[in-house]
Amino acid sequence: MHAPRKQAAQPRSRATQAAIVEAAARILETSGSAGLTTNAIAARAGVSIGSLYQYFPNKEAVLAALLRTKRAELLSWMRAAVSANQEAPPEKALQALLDAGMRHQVERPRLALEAEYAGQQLHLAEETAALADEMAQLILETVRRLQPAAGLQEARDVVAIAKGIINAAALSSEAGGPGLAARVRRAVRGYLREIPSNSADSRAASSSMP
Amino acid sequence: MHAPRKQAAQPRSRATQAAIVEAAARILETSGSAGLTTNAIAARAGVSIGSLYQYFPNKEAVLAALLRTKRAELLSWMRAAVSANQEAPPEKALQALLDAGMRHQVERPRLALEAEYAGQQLHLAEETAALADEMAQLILETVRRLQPAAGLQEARDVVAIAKGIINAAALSSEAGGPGLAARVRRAVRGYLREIPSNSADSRAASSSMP
DNA sequence: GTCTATACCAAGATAGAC
DNA sequence: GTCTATCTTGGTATAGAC
Repeated sequence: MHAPRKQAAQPRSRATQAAIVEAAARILETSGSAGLTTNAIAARAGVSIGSLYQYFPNKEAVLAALLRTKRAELLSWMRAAVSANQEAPPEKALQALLDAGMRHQVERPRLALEAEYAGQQLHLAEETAALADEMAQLILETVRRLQPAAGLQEARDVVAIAKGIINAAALSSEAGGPGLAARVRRAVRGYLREIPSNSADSRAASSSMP
Repeated sequence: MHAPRKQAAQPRSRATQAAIVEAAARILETSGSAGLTTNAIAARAGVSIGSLYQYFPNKEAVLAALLRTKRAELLSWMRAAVSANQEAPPEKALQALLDAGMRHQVERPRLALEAEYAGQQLHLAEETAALADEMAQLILETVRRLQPAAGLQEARDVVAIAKGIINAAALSSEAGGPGLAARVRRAVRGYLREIPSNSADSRAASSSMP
């Protein structure tokens, strides 16, 4: 389910598929999920409705493909940030991670918002949970260098805090400049500093492999 | 636009209207905005589709009424929290405010999420901005007692941080127990502590009436 | 493999009986 | 004032021509 109809070995098919997915993204940005109709997607992509259904079995599959693309992109940015800062001071490593997240939300803020919501109606719960876990693990690595008492829950909270501030900015159509970045950094730093050394979630983290 | 068709002076009309709005809320909770159809609302409310249109000019009006109800509720809780803690120590006052917000999101987490999103498609930008402002002002009063350097932007960030953590909890269907409350408190405290005394947003706050 | 035309259906909204 | 029946629209998906 939610899988492309065929795996597009040919470069031309691949391009058409990508055009359809990108068209869906553009529509989400301009009209929200209400405007995301198969007709609109096909029109924006410059193909006919029939062609769309040659590549995707239904509307949900297009949306799922879009989500997977964006998520893979974010994850790869975050991984790059971590491995580029293995030797760097932890403050710099954390900053790089936050920058990756900001970049994701700030480049296309409306899309990030709409895609996240639209994804809820899709039955992608497992994938979503897996992504959240992977992100949390990635962040935990870095965060522990700053605050050894941090656990998985704290890592997830760091994501939630950053998302909260960035989403609020997007909703009030505030630009994502250095001011926003500074506030996110302050929020995360402050939170990490408040973690008690006997955090309940350090236990949760170490018991994650029973 | 988005106004009820008549103002229901009669108590029976008032009750019917409320039933329709509550039905919409229940549908949002169980099926999300995709399931929010006029037919479904009428059926849940135990009235016919014709009756629904007697009270509301269209679907959006029902949703708008729901949003206004929930927002008014939250705002009144927050106001109560502030005035009940005028004399209390600032830590307690802040806690009461956070509790009000938590109560709003935790009692009906899915509803809070769905309503917030669905409201975006409604042309209620002015009301939404006004609400955000009022909430920020309310919080600023209390926050300034803890951190005099705080400005409007910081007050808004406090809301965003709390929302971020609570929403993430709701999305992973985590219960809203004391653990969650503690994490929100830590995040907010930590953020407030990080505010530099020459914050750019203290300026923004004082220049809000030019 | 891509198009046009269309079948089918669900949802919003209204008309008119009672 | 509330109901049932219905009109209308627009969106998903398919069939069949080229």
